[in-house]
Amino acid sequence: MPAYITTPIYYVNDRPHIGHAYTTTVCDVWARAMRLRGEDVFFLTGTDEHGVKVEKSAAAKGVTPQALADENAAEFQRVLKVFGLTNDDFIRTTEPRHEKQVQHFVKRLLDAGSVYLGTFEGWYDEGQEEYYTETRAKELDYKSPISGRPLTRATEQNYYFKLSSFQKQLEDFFAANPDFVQPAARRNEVLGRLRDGLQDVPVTRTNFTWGIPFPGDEKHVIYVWIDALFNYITALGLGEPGGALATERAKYWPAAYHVIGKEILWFHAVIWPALLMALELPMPRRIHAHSFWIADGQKMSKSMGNFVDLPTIEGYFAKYGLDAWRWYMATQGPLQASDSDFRAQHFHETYTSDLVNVVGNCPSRVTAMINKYFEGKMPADSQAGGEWPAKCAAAVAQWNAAIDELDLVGAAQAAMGLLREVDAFIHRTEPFKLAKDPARADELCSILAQCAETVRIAGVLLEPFLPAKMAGLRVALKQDDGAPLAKRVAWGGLAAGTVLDKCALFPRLEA
RNA sequence: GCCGAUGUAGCUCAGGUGGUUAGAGCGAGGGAUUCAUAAACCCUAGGUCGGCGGUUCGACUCCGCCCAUCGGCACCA
Repeated sequence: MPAYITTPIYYVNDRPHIGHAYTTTVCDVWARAMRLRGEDVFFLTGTDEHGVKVEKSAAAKGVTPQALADENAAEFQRVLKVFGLTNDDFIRTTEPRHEKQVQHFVKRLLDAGSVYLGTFEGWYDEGQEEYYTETRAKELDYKSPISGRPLTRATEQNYYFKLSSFQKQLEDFFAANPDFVQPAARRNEVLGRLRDGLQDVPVTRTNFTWGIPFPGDEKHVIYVWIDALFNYITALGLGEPGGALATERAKYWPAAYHVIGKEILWFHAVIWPALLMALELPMPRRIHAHSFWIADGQKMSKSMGNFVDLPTIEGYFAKYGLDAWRWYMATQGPLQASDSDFRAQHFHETYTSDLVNVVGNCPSRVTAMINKYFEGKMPADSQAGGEWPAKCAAAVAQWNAAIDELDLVGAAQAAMGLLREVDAFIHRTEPFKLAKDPARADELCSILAQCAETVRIAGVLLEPFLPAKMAGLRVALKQDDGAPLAKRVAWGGLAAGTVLDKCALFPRLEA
């Protein structure tokens, strides 16, 4: 079954930071988990490269907007590699394939009567060349915050999208699909605002030129937001039915899971579905809006200078490794409705209590005993697993249910639970004491075989989170990673006699 | 300003259609043990459940007001 996972496309005017890293890492864990189940996953990320900010930044640097976009997009792509992310494509909104299709879609909206030419009137700052909302203008006492000169009343012709005409259709859609927006708190925000009523939204601008020209009226540029949203379907070639891209990728729509930050919820939960309705395209499956990282209890901001930026993140890679970073992002991050605090000490404690003490130590003690008592050879289990096959099957079921819901914490806990049970089992049965009593050798064999096999299965479930370290575990257990999940988590994958290497996956580190 | 959410142990959070001793994980302290990365295991949390007022025999759980934090308020990418 196809599945399509997307991040927002990142604005090239920014430098990569924890926000980008987080969303993309969450998507990567999810994509790897689905692939592990044998699903046909397409994972997309990319960059949003148009707009007045890019135009201005480029002018300030004395380069063309395209040159600036090229440079920053290359940086984002480089970073994806450093993070080991497994996106299947990287879309840029300045690529011809995207621009052409956006024009096609906008033309269709125009032909369908969903886009019309209208007049916008508002408070205009001549120095800044921008409009302010009534509320904002009032706050500013109708004066420019930069020059102090009075704002003027100005009008502008723009093309508008008839968002208002989709009110009923959207309400019906939300009623019929209560899980469309996740988490529930975010859905309620959307519903609340929907109740206030919808106004039409402009989809073009005329005060800058760095954008996709509006088809048939080229002094208008397609507004960046509209341009950006379409990336989700231009990457699949839906704007060129029958084209090469569509032939290969059209199957991924509408199996779309859009993972976004909460600041862009409105565009994804309301405007985007309405655009799709206007184009008579099916709705994506889900919008998941996560919250933000804060730093040491403080909101991250440029003025505070407390952004967890790329050099900081690379410092964590150097000390703890890439997998530890993924683990912290996936299990401690703000995937639900509230923000998460990023603290160095918390990172360290999570590393030690989860990865060193459990994921590292449990396989270590099991493989060490098998090496000590059986020269590393996987013992035969005369009990055929005892209670363990059922325990593992239950954990796999729990893991699958969690992955379905993008509940990364739940999926991680399902796997960790098995390892904690193995630890408890060793404590209870004391194989290290049985090893001293030759009369109980058969019992000892069963216990250690059951532990090793459960460790192997837990390791499979942890692969999406800890791909490099779990590859290391596979090597120690003489496993390969080819088979589909159902086969790999079936009891009995470790044949008796297989030589298991002692392994120590996560070194203990000083804080 | 308007709309909405949240505020429970040092930290992160569960929970209860109102009723004897308010829960988990992490951290901290102690114990026991040794297969293991001084790890796993056991015990220990005396928290005005944000504040004030109200309803009630009784509220942390209901109501009102207030305070704090967060999100949204449409062209912001």
